[in-house]
Amino acid sequence: MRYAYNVYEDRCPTRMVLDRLADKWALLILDRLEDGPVRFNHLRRDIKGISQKVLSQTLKKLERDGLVTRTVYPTVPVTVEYALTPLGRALGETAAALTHWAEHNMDAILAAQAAYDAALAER
Amino acid sequence: MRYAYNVYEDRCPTRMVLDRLADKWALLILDRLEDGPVRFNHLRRDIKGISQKVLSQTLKKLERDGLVTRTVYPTVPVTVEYALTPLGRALGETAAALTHWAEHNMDAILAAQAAYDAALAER
DNA sequence: TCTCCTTAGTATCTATTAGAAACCATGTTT
DNA sequence: AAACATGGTTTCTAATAGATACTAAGGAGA
Repeated sequence: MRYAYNVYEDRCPTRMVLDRLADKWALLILDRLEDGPVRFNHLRRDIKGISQKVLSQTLKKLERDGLVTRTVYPTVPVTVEYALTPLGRALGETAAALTHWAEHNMDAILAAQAAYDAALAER
Repeated sequence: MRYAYNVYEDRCPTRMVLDRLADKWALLILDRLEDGPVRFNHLRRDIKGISQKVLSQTLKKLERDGLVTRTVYPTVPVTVEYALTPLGRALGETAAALTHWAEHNMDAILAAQAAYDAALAER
């Protein structure tokens, strides 16, 4: 074992983290924050399809994990800015790798799915 | 836009893929298969805490996406071997990056969580 | 003034899913 | 005959995801 933790172990704290990061919305948020701070409703509009509740919940979890910061500006109406911490920035790159991999290899996956479904239907 | 797909768009097929990959169990399976083919029950024993149902379902999805192959050997009892495809191998590296990041940065995250919870309790 | 718009959320309800546990078929070993 | 191995499927329940509606505080327009 190279680290003090082992993600294959049940009850290892890394499992909690993996569970948190292995979340579509969390990855999209981390990815989106890579270019700098973004406000709540801006995130909501950019990440198409996310609901306010889920965005709020996910940001809260990411903040608790020390991956994003939440800064409130006493403007009217109040604006709240979310930004990556150094820890979050490191992870954001990995998140970006995943999302970009999906964009890049989409055609191959769609082809594989079509082939799989065709083989199933033929049997 | 650098690719034909954009993961920020609702209804973009990459969203389906991201949803698939943003799954704790899928990432652990891809990670575990990096060193070569592994049998069903072997996976089940190595990835602590996964149920047979979820393992079976997740493998089926990964196979449909063209990320793993399923090979049946007519031994008694039958053995079934799962392996990464070239496409899956590329993704496995990213999956490994995520799981290893979790193992490596666990202490920082636990500290952040403790600080967050302490600040909450104090308010 | 009254209504609508913005901000950033919370509350509530339902439909889907995740997970636990039991079951299945086939065949070998004890 | 009973127990164990293989690789699953079935069933049930508890937790979660997502949609929708609501909140509060203030600015702008009619």
